[in-house]
Amino acid sequence: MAGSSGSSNGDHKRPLQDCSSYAQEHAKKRVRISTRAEHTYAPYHDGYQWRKYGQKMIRGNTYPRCYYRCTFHQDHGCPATKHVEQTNSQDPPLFRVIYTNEHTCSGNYVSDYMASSIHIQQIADASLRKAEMEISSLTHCGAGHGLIKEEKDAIVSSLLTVINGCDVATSDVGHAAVQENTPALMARNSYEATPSVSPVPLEASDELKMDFVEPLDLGWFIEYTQTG
DNA sequence: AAAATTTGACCTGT
DNA sequence: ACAGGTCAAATTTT
Repeated sequence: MAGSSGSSNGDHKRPLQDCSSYAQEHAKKRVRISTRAEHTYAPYHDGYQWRKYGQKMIRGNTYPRCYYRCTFHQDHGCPATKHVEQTNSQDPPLFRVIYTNEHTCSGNYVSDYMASSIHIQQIADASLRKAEMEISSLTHCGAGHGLIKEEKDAIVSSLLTVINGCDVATSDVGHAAVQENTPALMARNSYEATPSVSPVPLEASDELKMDFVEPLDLGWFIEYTQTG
């Protein structure tokens, strides 16, 4: 909808431009400093602000690859870019993120704490649903696998504690990030749009929360693929 | 209205 | 010719 300012569809062809200048620009941009790959459940919340500039289906991949560059690419000429592709349809889905070039901008970084908190919530969210399913199945198949009622209650209670503690991070940061359109996440994006919980800092003294925080750093398996 | 995303066209390397 | 990466007009969201 929107605009409707005349121009019908079909004519958004880019005018042919001087090939040589185009090539020069690309040549400049290809001065690649470094790349690294990272596998994460939270590809869109890594502490930086990104602007999406393209999406492409990659041969052999089930999911599209999305291309992002630093929000301050224009303002400060920050060369950092990344592309993100979903690698599976698990819950939560795992993503592969390729970072290219380092940030030269300042003021872009949101903080690891905020970014990882969102990350944590995604996983806690999925964990709770898994636990609920498991408990449900145990309940229904009578004999169960040896979990007594107190244990089940403890699991649910712990997960709820974790999630409540992590709700904090969704208050604002998520909106600065790009919208996700990968099918597996679309169904679960609603939590980002509902900053319902008041900001309360995570308490380092809470052992339950810290147990979760520890192994959930943003870089799960960082593979440095290339340098220079 | 401004900012961000979508998406087909375009460019380059292989 | 094909695949991957980028551009930019159109469209959507804030």
